[in-house]
Amino acid sequence: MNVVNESPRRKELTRLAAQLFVQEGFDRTTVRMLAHEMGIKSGSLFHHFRDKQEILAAVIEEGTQNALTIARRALGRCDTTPEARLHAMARAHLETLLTDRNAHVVALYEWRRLDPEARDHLSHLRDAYEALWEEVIDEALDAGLIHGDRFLVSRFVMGALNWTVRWYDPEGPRTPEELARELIAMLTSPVTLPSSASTMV
Amino acid sequence: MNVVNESPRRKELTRLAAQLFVQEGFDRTTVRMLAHEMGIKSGSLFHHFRDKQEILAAVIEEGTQNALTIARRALGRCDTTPEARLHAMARAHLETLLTDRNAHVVALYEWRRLDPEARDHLSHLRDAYEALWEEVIDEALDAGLIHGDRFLVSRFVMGALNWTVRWYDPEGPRTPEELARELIAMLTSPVTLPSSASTMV
DNA sequence: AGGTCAACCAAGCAAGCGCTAGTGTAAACC
DNA sequence: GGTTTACACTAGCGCTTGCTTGGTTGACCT
Repeated sequence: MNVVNESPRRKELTRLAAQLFVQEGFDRTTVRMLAHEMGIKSGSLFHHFRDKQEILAAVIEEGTQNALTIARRALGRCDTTPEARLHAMARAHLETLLTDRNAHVVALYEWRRLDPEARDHLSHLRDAYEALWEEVIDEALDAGLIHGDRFLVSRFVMGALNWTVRWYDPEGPRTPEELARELIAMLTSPVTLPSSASTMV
Repeated sequence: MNVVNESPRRKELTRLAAQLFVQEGFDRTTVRMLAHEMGIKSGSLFHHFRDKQEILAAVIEEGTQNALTIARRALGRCDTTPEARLHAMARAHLETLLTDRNAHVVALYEWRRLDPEARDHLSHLRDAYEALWEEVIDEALDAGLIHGDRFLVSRFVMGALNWTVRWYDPEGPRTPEELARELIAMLTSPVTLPSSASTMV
């Protein structure tokens, strides 16, 4: 039982587990199903992970880590105006749905299945991500780009964005870029957006 | 096995089941746990429900039915202006979280555990509720109260509202009335809201 | 050639699962 | 007064669950 390392094999197994967790839900996914999907027997699975819980934690950690990386990179390379930063964050958020959708769905839906230790560890990661959002929203509020109660606005925005995993179709006509623009347009008053694309196909 | 009737006993059992499903999740909630919570033995449970699935369906049906009733009543007694109707819907939505929170959390999180027949039946109920929302949003769009793509706006709004089950505290300082006002204020441009309460405690 | 080690397997244990069968009982009905 | 009905019980069947145990394999190092 090596358990803790970050072998490439383990990463691949984590990716497969995320897919199954989304299809079936964590509780309905048996270790036998996981092993089968990975092309090994159920006993061998416990060579890579201490227990089923650890697989769940690995899936969520991977996804959140990636989201954090992508968001930071997006903020690093965009303009410094509040509107550009807001847009960059929204777009980055939606782009992770393209690349790491399974992991994010698991993080949103199966969070409560984590045991207390794992939840504690991972909530720090998630808090770091949400802190990025609140920073950007604060800037937009200060600049008068959007208006309202700080706490409520960030909750509403996070809700609108996180809800996208339930309906957004990456194969569909809308790009993350377009979705992000539309969300920002909805939040900001029309006069501050000279190039509003209010009707799109 | 009477199974299908709508006895008051069954309603009470459904309410208790909703609570357990929220605490533990549907899959982790055993029929023995349900029976214990209801003060009976596990065998007796199947006198009231055909199987575990039917309990889940009953919980979700009850919650959605109530939401629909409350929303319709709210629309029936408010002003006919688009803004008033938008506000009434948002407030009604948040008020059901006070009265039927458990059922709604179950509906949002355990929907996929329903078998195909139940899902088909209940999706009609849910569609009826969402149709109310889209109607009200359409009116607001036509009146120029909010702006943007019809499909996206309604998804974003539903997301912001449904996400409230994850953070809204009925014991906290904010009333559903205040939350609804703040959401509408965020969506509509500030010039169209003469009495804007942008900073509240 | 001998040793190390990650990766895998076969077999199975103890516990728990949803659900059924058959029975008891008190109130309601004809 | 006999029958029906609603509701509860006991006992347990057949199956699946997460996880353990003890052992094998083959690539790599010295």
